[in-house]
Amino acid sequence: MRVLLVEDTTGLGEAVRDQISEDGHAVDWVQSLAFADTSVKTTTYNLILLDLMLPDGHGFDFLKKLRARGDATPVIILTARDQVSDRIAGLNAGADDYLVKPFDLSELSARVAAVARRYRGNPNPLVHIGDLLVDLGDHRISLNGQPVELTAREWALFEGFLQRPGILLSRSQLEDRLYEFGAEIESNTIEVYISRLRKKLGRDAIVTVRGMGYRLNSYDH
Amino acid sequence: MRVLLVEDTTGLGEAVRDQISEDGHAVDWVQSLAFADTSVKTTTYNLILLDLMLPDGHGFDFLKKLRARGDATPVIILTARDQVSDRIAGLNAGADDYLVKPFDLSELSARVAAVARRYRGNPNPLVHIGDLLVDLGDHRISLNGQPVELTAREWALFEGFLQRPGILLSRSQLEDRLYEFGAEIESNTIEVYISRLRKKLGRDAIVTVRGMGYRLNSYDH
DNA sequence: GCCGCCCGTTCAGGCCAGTGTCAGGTAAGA
DNA sequence: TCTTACCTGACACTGGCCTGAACGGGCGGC
Repeated sequence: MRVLLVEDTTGLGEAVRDQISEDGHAVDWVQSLAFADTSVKTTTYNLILLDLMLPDGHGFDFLKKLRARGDATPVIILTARDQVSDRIAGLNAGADDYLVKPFDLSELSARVAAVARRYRGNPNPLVHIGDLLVDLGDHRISLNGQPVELTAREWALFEGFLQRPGILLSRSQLEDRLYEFGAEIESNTIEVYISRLRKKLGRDAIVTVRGMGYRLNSYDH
Repeated sequence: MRVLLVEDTTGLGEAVRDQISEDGHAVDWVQSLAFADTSVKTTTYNLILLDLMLPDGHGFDFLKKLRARGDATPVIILTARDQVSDRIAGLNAGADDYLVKPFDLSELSARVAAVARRYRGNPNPLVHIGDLLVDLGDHRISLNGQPVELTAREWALFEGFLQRPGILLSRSQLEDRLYEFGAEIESNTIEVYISRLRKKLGRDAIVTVRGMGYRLNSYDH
């Protein structure tokens, strides 16, 4: 598993990192919400360990933004406070579990293992592409947190672009995704679908390469 | 896979080289940034293992230059330091993963295998020609890291030169790339396209051989 | 069945980037 | 010097591309 640890206390951070690492998981340790934000946008994690009191804000804000974007990565909150109200607020904000400091490292291991067990096998791969967040497993897309509904044909086309951001797909390659291999099509169906995808995913999501085809724009729009 | 190992410590370098080699990958081992630079310009790698502290500079500089050129080859950083700030800086500079020394060779294998898995299937061939970086599959070109857009006709011409850098192409050979074989053309279309290519790819990218034709300049401009 | 809705497809009109041509200027060679 | 080959800015035209709209089939609800 790949775990993101968001924790600004040096000693505790090291201890947690070492423990998780010893349990056989890859750990990325960041010490502020800003870095956490960058990390989740560039990497896909199976678990996030989130401290609440951080130098540049409250963990809840990060968590809410994460969920608002449609990111369902499990989150375990680490906090010194054992206020019942805080626990409720945390779970309401979208946390999956809770650890109250000081906690035993073996308890940490147990909770992480629980998440690992729950998500083993098929953690739906989430892909960030610019402003888009794509769940390859159940064909769900959100644009800046707003869920986007694609029809079957639209998804079939869009999926082709996901193989690698920026990949160039020719018209015939796109047609092969919609129809029998090699089917000749003379109408402008592809153009119409590209147009509809742009309307749903953002005008700049797909770039036209005149005379050659189309490519997904991998940068923020 | 073809792996470039940039590491100046003899013992570690040998160990890593042997391990990767044992895993069934081809390894090129260089011990300085200068050699690394030459290597990536002449060969296309699937993975680069990059030490940070090197005799002739810091690995980050190499990494940044690589990315600035538009080269997306996956890079795993090897370093003795386990500073979070370094890891963040590394990932920000464009690294894909991180290994902190001393690391277990089995962990190295695992990370390399992960990269192999992630990138299997669609390694578009990248070609370096002087300051140009060309992605043959996606028809993408960057000049000193700046992406360059070519039209269909421009690409068709340029592609001819790529088959062998430095090869001399006559006017009629170039015409055959744009039109039906043998089509007679009396205007100066070729000259115009050469001019347009030069404007986009650099004045010295294409050399005129008076009375004979043109050839691509394979050296830095 | 009949209706309503959604999706896939086609069509038509408008727009604009790409293309090819020319003309005047520049560089190379004798 | 002159001649020839090459360079390049400018411009009109064309065909590729975009998209609103309409058509028709499939499917579920009643």
